[in-house]
Amino acid sequence: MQGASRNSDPVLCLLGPTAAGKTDLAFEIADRFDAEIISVDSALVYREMNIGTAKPDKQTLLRYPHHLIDLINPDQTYSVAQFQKDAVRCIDHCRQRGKVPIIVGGTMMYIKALEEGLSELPCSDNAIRSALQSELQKKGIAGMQADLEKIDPVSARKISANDVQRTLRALEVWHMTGNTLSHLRQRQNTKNTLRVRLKKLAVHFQDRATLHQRIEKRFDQMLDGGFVREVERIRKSFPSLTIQSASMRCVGYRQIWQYIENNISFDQMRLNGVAATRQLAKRQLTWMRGMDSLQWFENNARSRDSILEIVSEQLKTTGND
RNA sequence: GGCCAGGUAGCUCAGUCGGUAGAGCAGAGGACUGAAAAUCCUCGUGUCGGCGGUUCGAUUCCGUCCCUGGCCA
Repeated sequence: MQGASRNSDPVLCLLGPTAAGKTDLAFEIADRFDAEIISVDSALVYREMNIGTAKPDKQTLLRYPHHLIDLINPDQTYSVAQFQKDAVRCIDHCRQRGKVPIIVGGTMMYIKALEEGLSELPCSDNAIRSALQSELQKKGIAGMQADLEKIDPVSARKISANDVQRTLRALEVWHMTGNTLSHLRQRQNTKNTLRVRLKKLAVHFQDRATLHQRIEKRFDQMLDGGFVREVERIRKSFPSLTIQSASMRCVGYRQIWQYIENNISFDQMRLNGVAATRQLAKRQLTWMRGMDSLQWFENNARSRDSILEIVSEQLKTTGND
C-alpha cells in the first residue's frame, strides 16, 4: 500500500491551468512510453459529467487508460484524502504492472496533498455538517466565528470572517474529535506517510489572452456538444442534487443549472461560464507559481519535444521499476 | 422632421441641491489540509458625449451640436 512512498523514483506529473493542453501532451507521452494516466481532477471523478469536464471520450479512454475518473455519482462526494489514497494505490499498481504512471491534472490541492501528505483529521460528517448549517442559518457567520473564537482562537484568527466553508470545517473537526483543528494540524508527526516525490512539468501560455481565447472557444464547443442536455439529464437521474451539491458547483454546471431554472438568460449563462473558467485558470496558476521545482513550458511544438526528452531521460535514469 | 428619455470605469448603472465621482460584474494579484472546478482576501483617474456660455470653480446649471433608444409625423 505504501509502495509509492517508499519508492524514491519521482513520478512524472503534468500540470497546467484548464484548457492549456495537458491532455494532448499526456497522450503524446503515452504513445512514446508504456504509460498510463492518473488523473488529478476533482471534476473528472464524477460519472455522467463528461462534456462540461472535457473528459476524453470512450474511444480515447480505451486507447489511453485513465485512472481516477468516473469514480462516483454526481450526488456523492469525493475528497483530497480519498484522492491521496487512491493515487498512491494507483501509482503502485501501475508500477507493479511495469507501466509508467503519469499524473495529469489541474486540481492543485490534490497535488500538494500527494507531495506533502495530510494531517490526521477526520473526514467530513454529513450529520454534523447539516447541524452546523442550520446553526449558521440562525446565528449567521459572525455567530459561528464567535463560537470558533472560543473553541479554537488560532484557527478563528486564520480564517477570514466571511469564509463559511472553513469556519464550519474547523467547528466540525472540534465536534468530531474534541480537538481543535489548529492543534491537530500543529502536532508533530501527524502527517501521514503517503507522500510521493513528483517530477513536475507545467504547460501554459505566457500570454493570458491566448488562454482566455482557448477557454472561450472550448466553452462554446461544449455548449454545441450538448452541455445543457447533459446537465438536464443529470438533474433527472439524480433528483436529490441541488445547486449546492459539490458536483453542481463545478465550473459550467452551476451556470447551466441557473439557466435551466430560468434565473439567467442563455447569453448570460455563456458569459458567466466562460468567466468562471477563466477564474479557475487564474487560481490554478496561483497555486503553480508557489510550487517548488516546477518546470514551465510554453505550449508549443518545440517545448513538446523538450518535454518528451525530459521524460525519456527521467525513465532511463530511474529505470522505471 | 417634432417630442420624450438617455449618453459617467471594459460592461450594467448609481451619484454629485455647482467644489473634478462609486457600486455590482468583468479583469489582475494573493490565500488555501477530507466540498478545492470549492471557499475567501486585496486592488477603482475615468477628456462624467463634443464645443461654447454663466461662475472664483461645471461632470452637475444654460445654449448648441453629435450619438443611441422610444413615441409621433
